Amino acid sequence: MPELPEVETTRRGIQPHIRKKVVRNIILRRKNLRWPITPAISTDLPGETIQSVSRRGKYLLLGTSKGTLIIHLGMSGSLRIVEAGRQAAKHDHVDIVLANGKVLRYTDPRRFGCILWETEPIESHPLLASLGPEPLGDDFDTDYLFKKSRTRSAAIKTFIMDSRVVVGVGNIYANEALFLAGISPKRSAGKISKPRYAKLVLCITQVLQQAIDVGGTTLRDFTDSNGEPGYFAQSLQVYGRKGKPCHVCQSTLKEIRQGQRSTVYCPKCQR
DNA sequence: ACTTCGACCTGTTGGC
DNA sequence: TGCCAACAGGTCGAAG
Repeated sequence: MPELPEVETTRRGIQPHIRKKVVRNIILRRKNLRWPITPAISTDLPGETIQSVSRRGKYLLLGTSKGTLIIHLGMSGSLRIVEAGRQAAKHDHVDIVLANGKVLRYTDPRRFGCILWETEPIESHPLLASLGPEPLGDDFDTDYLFKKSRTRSAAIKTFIMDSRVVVGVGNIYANEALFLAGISPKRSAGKISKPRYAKLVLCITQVLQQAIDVGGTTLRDFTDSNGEPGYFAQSLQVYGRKGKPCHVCQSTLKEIRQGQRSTVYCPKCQR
């Protein structure tokens, strides 16, 4: 489910249904996700109005006058708008019931996600404090990435997936961006030239923006119960294509493991 | 300051 | 066909 484009798609999908709406009550069907779900949400949230629906990296932030609800979807999480009273399925762990009869429902089979309530200034929250810039924001540019990379010996793929470097570049788009930029995923981050970083920055922004744009079409039927995306699958160049021919040079795409994540690349196009 | 790796979970897939 | 190991869109936090 959640690469940055999907989280952003989720944000855009739920925002019109929950912003400026009043929370009636919370239904907790399970106490823990990755961490305990802050118990205080059951008493603090009812009566509050959701004022903002924003995103930092892959964290969704629901702002109220009392505090901020931090939601992460982990590997398998999703958020849906359903009608109040709708039967909950196996992995529907939390319902945020609104006064208007709608419910924001959190589902997460693997429970790698989290739901945390923060009443202190949100920027200083430990999970958010050391995050790098947004890939689609102004702070993410060639100079930044080049400078940041100079002291790093890690492979470029690992480097761009590090949330302290830049947020939101998950495994799929790290693979895709490196292919588009023609950079070998194994190359050491500190040994890549500035012009190549310029290209990489462009490719990262482009691939993420494109995916968000396509996600926009999924947006319309977001409230449908059966949300199968697969909308970006068509445009994937390397991810999930191990052993298949490169779309550019027909060479066989190779797969390796980097930091227990699979990397697929074209040995000829990526150097 | 940086890198590596185990851990957290369930559902699906691929190889035998 | 069936079983089991390996793997899956993330990322924290401990240890080196």
